Amino acid sequence: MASKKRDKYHAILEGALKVFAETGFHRTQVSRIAKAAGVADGTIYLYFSRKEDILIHLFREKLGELIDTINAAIEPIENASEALRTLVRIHYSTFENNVDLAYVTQIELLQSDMELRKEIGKTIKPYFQLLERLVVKGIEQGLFRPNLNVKLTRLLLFGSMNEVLTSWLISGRKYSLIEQTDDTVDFWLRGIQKDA
Amino acid sequence: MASKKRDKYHAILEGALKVFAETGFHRTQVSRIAKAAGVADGTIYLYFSRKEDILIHLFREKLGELIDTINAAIEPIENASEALRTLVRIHYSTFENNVDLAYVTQIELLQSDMELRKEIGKTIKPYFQLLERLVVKGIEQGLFRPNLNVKLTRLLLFGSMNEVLTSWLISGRKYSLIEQTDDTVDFWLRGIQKDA
Amino acid sequence: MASKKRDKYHAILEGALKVFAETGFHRTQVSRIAKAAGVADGTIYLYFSRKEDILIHLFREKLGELIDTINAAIEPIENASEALRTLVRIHYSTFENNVDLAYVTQIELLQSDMELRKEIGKTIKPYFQLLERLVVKGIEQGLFRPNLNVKLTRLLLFGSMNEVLTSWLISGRKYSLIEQTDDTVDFWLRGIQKDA
Amino acid sequence: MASKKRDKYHAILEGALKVFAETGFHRTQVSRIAKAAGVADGTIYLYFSRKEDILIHLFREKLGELIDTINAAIEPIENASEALRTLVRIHYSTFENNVDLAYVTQIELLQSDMELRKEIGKTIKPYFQLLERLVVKGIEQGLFRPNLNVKLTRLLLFGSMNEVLTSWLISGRKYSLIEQTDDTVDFWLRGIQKDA
DNA sequence: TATGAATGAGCGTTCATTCAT
DNA sequence: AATGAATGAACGCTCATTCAT
Repeated sequence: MASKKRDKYHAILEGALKVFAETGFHRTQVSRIAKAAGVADGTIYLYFSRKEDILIHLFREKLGELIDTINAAIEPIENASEALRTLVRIHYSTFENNVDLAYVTQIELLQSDMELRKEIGKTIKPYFQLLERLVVKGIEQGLFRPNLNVKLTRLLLFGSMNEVLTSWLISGRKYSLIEQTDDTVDFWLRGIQKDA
Repeated sequence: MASKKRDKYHAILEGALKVFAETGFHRTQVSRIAKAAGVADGTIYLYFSRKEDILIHLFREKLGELIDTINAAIEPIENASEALRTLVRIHYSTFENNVDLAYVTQIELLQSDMELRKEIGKTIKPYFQLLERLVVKGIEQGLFRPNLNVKLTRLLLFGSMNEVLTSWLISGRKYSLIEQTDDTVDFWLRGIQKDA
Repeated sequence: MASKKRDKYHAILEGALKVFAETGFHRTQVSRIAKAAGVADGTIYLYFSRKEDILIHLFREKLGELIDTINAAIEPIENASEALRTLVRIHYSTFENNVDLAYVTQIELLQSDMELRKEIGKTIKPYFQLLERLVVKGIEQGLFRPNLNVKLTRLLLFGSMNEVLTSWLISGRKYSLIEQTDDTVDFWLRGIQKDA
Repeated sequence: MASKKRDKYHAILEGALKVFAETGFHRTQVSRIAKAAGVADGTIYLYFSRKEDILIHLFREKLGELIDTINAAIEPIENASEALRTLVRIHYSTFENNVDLAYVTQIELLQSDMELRKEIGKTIKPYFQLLERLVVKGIEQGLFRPNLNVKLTRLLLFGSMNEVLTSWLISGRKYSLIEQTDDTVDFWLRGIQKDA
């Protein structure tokens, strides 16, 4: 029973991911999500309070998975620089392998109402904290400059990586995203490394 | 009077900037723009073909000014690194001094339909070209690494700067944006500079 | 319930008939039809694709009934002349007893866009065919002139009957329409009868 | 000066005739009439009080000409039957030679609001009186049945002729309208002639 | 739980008409 | 008389959400 409930919940989320990617959040009708999920329109409101709520849960679910994956991969890695490299690799490969998710997060989610964005902010916070922790760790390891503004550095890192992803999407995914990993990380590390 | 005609055009643009910043593009009613501009609803359609057209023109106008300003300031600067620093400073100060514009460009514009986004892409292209030109110049001057992927570098630079701006906005502008210039540029330059 | 569904469909049609007759098609707001039908505005679009669609269905439904009634009444009548008399009698009495319908068909329907008119043309065709069949039958029975142009004759018959109806409406229905039956049919029959 | 004033008045009327025939009254924008007439939008309102007024004047002008032409042609004709034949011939040929006018009178004019229709009724009255006078004359000449209901007869005659014209238009004018004259008049005369 | 018919608020856009020049 | 920029009322239709079954 509980699993059945979960079933519909996830079916709606997956249906939404698909149609959001196709049509965009604003232009997607709730009835199209229902159809894609194989449920009735009204059923959606048994699991989500409003249309935006679907987007929030979708983001929470998917970003949660990404963060978990990265955390698991990074844990055994001592070196902060190497950890950052792993983070970028997983980030790029996740989205290269799930284009629908990439569209929704880059084109629809990061591009929503201030209100919605704040809600999403809560979800992405663990990602930011992860990044900040790695920066701090690198400083402590004597790898990165000790006078780095940690919060600003996190913004610079995340923003640059994010722009590469968005540009790859918008330009039609004509090249391999994951192959941009090394250049991205080189730029990052040079930008924050301690002077020789 | 040609000037009078221009007057209404700009009045509508300024009115739109204000209400878009307040309410967001999608939630803004055309009648509210009209009221803010001091014209009748129908008048708007003498100058713009549809609601989205206002956003496109607004972006074109404002981004055009920003690019012109940067270009003028950069022209006499020989050194590519210094030019980049000037670019960031003007970028940050422009938006810090025009919060409405910052909201519209960061929260509404970069966050719109793929269709609209493509239209906007045309406008932002000169900015991207400017960035790329400075990177190439720096390479030629022996300042930046010669093996830089110029396009990817542009993405990394623009994305990181942009995230700093967006975060500043979302967090409620509790600190000075322009003061982030040096840290931003330091990160940039270290990231792309030639090894000593 | 299928019957319930039918209920709303017909309620909307009857509501539309009433307000179209009062206000005219173009000047009728969809919300007024909804109110007259006792449904919400949006409900109308569950049964009809657009405002014009209501008019088309209304015409189809009502004209279909009229043709059915006439066909049923005529079937047992051998003599083509008598059949024509019955046709006119039913035509006049139907509209005299349903003034709203008369208004809509004469003032609104026959008086619409070419586009709409073509759609309506499909519906009225069976009526025209019925008339033509009676003319042919009369010729075969030796009652009507054998050299009649059947299609032209149908136009002459229909046009004259129709003008009597329209004039009766416009002049304010100050006399009995059904009492015009004999004079109308006399004119018809003399016009098409075989010379003695 | 007076002629110049008349010039614009007629230019507007001719422009309106053209665009009404093309687009239909309801769908025609006043600005399109202005363009077709070579005047400014506002100028139209110096000559006509509202859009409908143009239609009324157009009808008045053109129908007046038709009636004048028919009257002039009929005057020397003694025999009422022959006069009716002439009337139909001129009616048909006028519209066959001026398709725009035919469209506007048949598809747009006769198909307008009750209100507008009443206004138009005043204009068409002389035509109806002309028809009625010819019927009376035929009775007096011993050609037509003395017990004819003159008003009803006029409706039957006008309605049948009119339907032939309308049908010719709607069907795409694939045959000669004027060649329908004799069949039309034969039907008429047989319908109203005195028994031998 | 699940359904899906029903709801009705909400809005971009058109265009006949006005009026300052 | 003539212009045409400006006006603003008017409305068909959509679609997120509700609720009776």
